[in-house]
Amino acid sequence: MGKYNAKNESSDKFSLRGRVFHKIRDDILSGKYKDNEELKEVAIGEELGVSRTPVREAFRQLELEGLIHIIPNKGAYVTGITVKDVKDIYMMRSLLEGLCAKWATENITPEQLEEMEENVYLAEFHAAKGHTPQIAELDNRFHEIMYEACNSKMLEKQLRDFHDYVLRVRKKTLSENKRSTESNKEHKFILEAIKSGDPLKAEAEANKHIISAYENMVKNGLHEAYATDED
Amino acid sequence: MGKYNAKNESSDKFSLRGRVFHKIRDDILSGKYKDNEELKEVAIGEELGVSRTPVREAFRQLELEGLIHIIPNKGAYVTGITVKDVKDIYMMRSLLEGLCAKWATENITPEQLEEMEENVYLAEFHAAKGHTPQIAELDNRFHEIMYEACNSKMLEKQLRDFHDYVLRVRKKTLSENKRSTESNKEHKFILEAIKSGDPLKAEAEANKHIISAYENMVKNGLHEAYATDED
DNA sequence: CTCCGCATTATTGTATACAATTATACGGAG
DNA sequence: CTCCGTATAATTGTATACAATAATGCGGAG
Repeated sequence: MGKYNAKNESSDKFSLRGRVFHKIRDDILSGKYKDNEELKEVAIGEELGVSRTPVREAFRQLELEGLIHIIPNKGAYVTGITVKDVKDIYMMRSLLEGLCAKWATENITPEQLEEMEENVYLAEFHAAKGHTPQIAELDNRFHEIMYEACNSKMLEKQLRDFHDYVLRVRKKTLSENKRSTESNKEHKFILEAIKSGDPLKAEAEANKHIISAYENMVKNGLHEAYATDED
Repeated sequence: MGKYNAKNESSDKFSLRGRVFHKIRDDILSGKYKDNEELKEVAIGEELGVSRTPVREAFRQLELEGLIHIIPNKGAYVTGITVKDVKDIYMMRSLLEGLCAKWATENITPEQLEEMEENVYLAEFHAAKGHTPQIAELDNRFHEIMYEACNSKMLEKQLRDFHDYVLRVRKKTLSENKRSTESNKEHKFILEAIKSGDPLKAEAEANKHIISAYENMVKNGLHEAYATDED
């Protein structure tokens, strides 16, 4: 369904480089590495049982993702991620998901529309039954469909990046409370707007959806997960 | 003035890896490498007189930037950039520059505000005299100031990425016609809104500014520079 | 002639070796 | 005791060597 192979690029969880990349990334996002801590190639290589080569390649990617910054001939230092960073990403994402919904309204295919309807319908069912993992999966998939439907490679990539970025935070919060039913109701609003061919309505609904997802998250203890705040 | 060293990360134009990275990137954006063309590590290494190591590291970064995609154990293939991609980026950037202007209104320091006023004033002077390079530099700087003033590391990074991405396109179009005076007028509008503490006005003006920059660009022959379009 | 299978080649993935740069420690001058 | 310079060590940058995987081509069976 997606234009190229699968999900995000560099999702190569099986190559050494991919494993190193994801490992360090998780360790930064989970707070194992503190802000401004220096990452040494050999140390991490030994810890994971690999040589410096894959570690270095992973470093280069992490730098581009903004999670570390590299000073040439000197070292790699973690940039970390604060509570404010997460908030800012949600605000940026809100705008772009709105744009995505707008474009999706104008470009969605019948097949995508059908999958979206099915998605919302199924989510309603699982929400009633309290099937947490299915709900999370459907929630992800709803947004994926929109990303594909907007017909913009650039926007799709950007939103996937954001989505990946906040995924681990969201995973903890969505579920286990009744946010899931609310969330799905908002999905339904977006879907209705798309179906009725109202791009501006779709945009506004998608905007609201992300904002309320964020607000729900802060209510449910974002601060505990990310204690490295600074403001 | 920026929080960390200088401009964008990986701007290490002098290391081998940095040179390879920028070279390939330019070659893709300038159209030297066609869509879906395979990039071979040894070939590029030999062309630039370096070994495979820096080439591979550059590849990993280019993949994350979305300019190539790597199939494990197979090869690296250029993704290219179409006219539609450029348009989409401008639309995304329009929204985020708006957000940036909004936040800048609420967070700008007196020093930044002063530099902004000076910038607009100077640009007016150079525009009248037709000093093209100074105008381009001031235009860049105006946006840089806003990025710094919005007080969001994440948004700043994102906008810098976008800005870098479209820079070579913009460089050709801005200048040489009277867009520069128009552009500076729009900068002035944004500045006025920020000064008067009206975030929504600033947002709207910044939105319009990017859109009109884009519209000007298409009028002045974007299509010739990017003949690899597909729609 | 076509298609399958195996050997060969090419290409990427990883590890290691060497070079260049930067940090550290030690010793002497003042 | 402090400061400076130099020698040493630690760390990153690059090149090369080796391993694993995928593409290519050839030859024979049918």
